[in-house]
Amino acid sequence: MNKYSDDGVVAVDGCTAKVVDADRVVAVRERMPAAGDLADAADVFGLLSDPNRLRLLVALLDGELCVCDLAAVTGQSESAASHALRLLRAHRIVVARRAGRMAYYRLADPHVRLLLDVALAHIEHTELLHPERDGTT
Amino acid sequence: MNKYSDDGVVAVDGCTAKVVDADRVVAVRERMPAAGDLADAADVFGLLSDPNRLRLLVALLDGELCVCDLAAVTGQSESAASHALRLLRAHRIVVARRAGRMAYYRLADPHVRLLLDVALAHIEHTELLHPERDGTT
DNA sequence: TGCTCATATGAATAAGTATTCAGATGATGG
DNA sequence: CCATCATCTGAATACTTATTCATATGAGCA
Repeated sequence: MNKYSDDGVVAVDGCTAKVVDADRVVAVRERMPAAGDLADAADVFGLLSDPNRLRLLVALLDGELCVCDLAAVTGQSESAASHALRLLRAHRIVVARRAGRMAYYRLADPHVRLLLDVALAHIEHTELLHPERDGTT
Repeated sequence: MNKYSDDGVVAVDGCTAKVVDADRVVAVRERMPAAGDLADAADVFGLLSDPNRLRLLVALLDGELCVCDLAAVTGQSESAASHALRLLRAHRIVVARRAGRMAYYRLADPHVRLLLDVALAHIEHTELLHPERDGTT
């Protein structure tokens, strides 16, 4: 016999709600990271959720590049690239090095690098299984 | 001496643009995954970019749960949870098993599971370094 | 059959986000 | 200094996305 029985009611934020497996609900909720941490993680994923930003970050995987080269590689306007880089910079995912009027950006967040590696590995892997008809660019 | 010289101009989609390091631009662009693959990857990240969806997926990491329990664990209305689950289901990230009037959802995408593991590991890791003042829920 | 419950859906609103253009900044070279 | 160039910024528009409420579906049970 437990503190809570199945098919019961569990306190949430002082409010209550019906649940089927009360024990699991309590257990899972205990393992759940803090709201702030989850929000941060969601933010990071959000920064990776735009194809243009993703292209920028992939381009930066093997070294720094200036804004105009990044724009050329990712096929967007320099203004658009700059906006995107600003966002990434604000989140410390990328840092800029100024050299005269040029700005060289580099990937500065190891966790993001890891996520990118995982994503690229997955792309390559599924590409081997079911090759897409090529629209490489 | 190369086909392209630095500080030059490179053809992009028939159009041209100024670049600083033409060789790197060409090299990086060749490594860039196909647009469709990148869009898919961005979509996946996008699905992980909402705190409520993230909570749902984290809750499902160690086994299936019914909608009402998921709603309870993640602290959202059952309607909201159902909407979110529908999105995840549409992308095959999650699958539903029906048992009478209940619907049990489980995580069905190993790649997403991996991304979640990476994110959670990162959370725990940084939590050790600089513990946040606790707002666990 | 008719009621209740778990889940699903639709439509509407509200909130967030990308993209673009025009112009600002600040370095460089003549 | 003046003109040019790379980058940055702000503001406006157009999109996408979340959230909510009302209602639909369809199973179980009396």
